Amino acid sequence: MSSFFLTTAIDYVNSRPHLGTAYEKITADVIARYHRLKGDGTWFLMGNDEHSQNVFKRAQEQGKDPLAYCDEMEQIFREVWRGLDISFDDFIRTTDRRRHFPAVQRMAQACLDNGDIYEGTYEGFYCVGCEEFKPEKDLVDGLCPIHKTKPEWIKEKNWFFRLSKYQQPLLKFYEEHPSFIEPEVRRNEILRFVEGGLEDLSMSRAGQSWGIPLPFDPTSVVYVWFDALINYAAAAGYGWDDAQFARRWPANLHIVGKDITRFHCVIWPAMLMSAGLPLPGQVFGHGWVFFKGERMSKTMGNIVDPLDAAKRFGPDPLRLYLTKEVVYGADGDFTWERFEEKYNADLANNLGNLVNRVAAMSERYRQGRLLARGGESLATIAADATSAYRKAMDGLALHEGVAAAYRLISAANEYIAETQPWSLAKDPAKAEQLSGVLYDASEAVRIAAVLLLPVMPSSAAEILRRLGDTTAPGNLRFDTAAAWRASGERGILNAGALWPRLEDKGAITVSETTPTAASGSPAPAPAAPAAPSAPVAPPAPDAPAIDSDKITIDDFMKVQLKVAKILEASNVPKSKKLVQLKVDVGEAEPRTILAGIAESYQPEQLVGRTIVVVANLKPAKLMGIESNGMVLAASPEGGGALLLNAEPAVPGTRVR
RNA sequence: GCCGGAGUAGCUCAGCCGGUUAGAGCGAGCGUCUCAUAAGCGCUAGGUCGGCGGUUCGAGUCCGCCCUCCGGCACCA
Repeated sequence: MSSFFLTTAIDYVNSRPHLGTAYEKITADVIARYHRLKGDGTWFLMGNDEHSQNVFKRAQEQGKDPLAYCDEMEQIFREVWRGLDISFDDFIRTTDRRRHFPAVQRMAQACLDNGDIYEGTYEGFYCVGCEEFKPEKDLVDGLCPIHKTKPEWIKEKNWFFRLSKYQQPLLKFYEEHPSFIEPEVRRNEILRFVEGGLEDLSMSRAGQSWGIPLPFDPTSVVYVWFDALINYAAAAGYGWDDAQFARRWPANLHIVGKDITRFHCVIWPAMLMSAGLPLPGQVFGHGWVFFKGERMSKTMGNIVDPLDAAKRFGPDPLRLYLTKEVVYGADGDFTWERFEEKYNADLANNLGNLVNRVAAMSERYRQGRLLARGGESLATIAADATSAYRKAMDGLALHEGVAAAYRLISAANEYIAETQPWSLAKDPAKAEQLSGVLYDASEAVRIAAVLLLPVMPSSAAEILRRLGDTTAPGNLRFDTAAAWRASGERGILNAGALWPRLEDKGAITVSETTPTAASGSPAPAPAAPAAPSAPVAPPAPDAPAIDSDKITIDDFMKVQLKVAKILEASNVPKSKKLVQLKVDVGEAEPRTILAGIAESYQPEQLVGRTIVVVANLKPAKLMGIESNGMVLAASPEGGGALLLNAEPAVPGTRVR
């Protein structure tokens, strides 16, 4: 028996998980369950990332102790994961003092001992707004690019990780382990990034309490990225249980979003090299699941709560949709319309109906008793599907694995149409043939259910139960379970529709803006019998405290907004986003302002428009041109810009 | 701008090292069985395979240029 240790990224606990977060966990869970089915000693790790200043702030805003806040969030996360049938074996939090603290401290010490952590008196620009140091190259005209404030020059004791030292070792490692980074797109990105040279990284913060103290400098805490990555080793036992760690480490697979592959493919391996530890087998950077083609975001109000689907149908239809419809590694799209379509086609019409008709005929013609036989055409198709499935799943082509299972389901439906058991039943001379046909059909369904076990655990188990397989799903082993059974007798249970069809187009109506609100629509279908017994009823989480983000009228008045008329506009050479504007702000001389709207507007569309600008912004230089102000534009999440129209106000007019 | 990836039927996508009438699933239309959840099964879809040029006996499939989209980096004040 081989072992398989896989992880997902640990999540920030700023808000409850949305569909995108759930997608990562669901696919990882499918992989984990697949390995368990194969008989691998599987260890599936998840967790929360809590030592972030944002978390600390969010807790303060709500007047809570940060740890208490994290405790609450953990319950919310676990609730969602339970609702989606995520079968993690371990859940670690970075505030875990028993496991995570010693691991982080051990690793920091190990890196130090290896000469890869050094002290620097960080003399640098510190932006109070960001609560972080700003590299000089990120400053624009000496100002924080985000807060437009002048960062303070701070001299702080700071520890650095010698990442630069690992450029060559990393490149060598990538070369020797071509499948370390998947999919290939991500690999190419990382290769180019590392080839471009690596800089040392600050890995500590001074004078903070929210974090893990450095063993060799208790006045500093470990910076979040260094802290967070170590969770994988911490859960395995690093720093607190060497025997367990030796058994479990290294991880076979890190499942992460494509946005953080760099951390996992560059920094994390470098840290492990420094600490003298084996490197993980593979990092897989999955894509995003969009909603109606757009990135989900709170500001867009298009967050899909994964539990909205799970509450109605159980987690399985959603799990199936996400693994079958999205090419694993690429971006995908979720819409309720599509979800409903797939639900009807894949579950109600094909699999569910198939189970039903096989069970109904078995009951009617054979009182639910079927005798095994060798099988004919279907046995061959099942064998093909099984090997295609296995190959796909081993290569993390989850969508192809599911497709293979569905080929078998289709074949079974076709087989029934061809053999026409109902006709055979009319002729007593064909009794034996009828028995064989029914058995073959049931056997094909049984094998398909085995293949779908990782994707739809409870539904597949329910199908197996109806087909008379009394083995506990956890005890099934792929090699024997997915093989055609040529002997024995089985009792078939006819127990009604697993997935009732959704009849009305648009039957699923879900509030998109208030993810936790109960939908007022009549429930289109009862929850599948195979759904977990405990319906998920997430507690309403505390609304994010927005109040403390509010500013006073005085704050606002610091910003001088003025009406301006665009006199000239031209694209900035060699720039994709910048447009150079000459605007009349009611002053003696027109101003030059740069705006990042070149992707949305042609210069000629701009001339003559009356817009709103920030008039008292400090000048900044961009692409060698000085900009004296900023134009206001709506910037949708998906990109682009929409200038605010100030027609017909006169240039120079104050806006407030 | 640089570096990657992609542009194939209404939708989502397969098409390996170039080779007969370019495929699948979903949706739609038509037909049909009746065991089944008005499900299943069969047939139909006439798509300039982004555009132009080239290599070749022959190109979605290779080469060049162009257009569009996506991602990464560099300027989104």
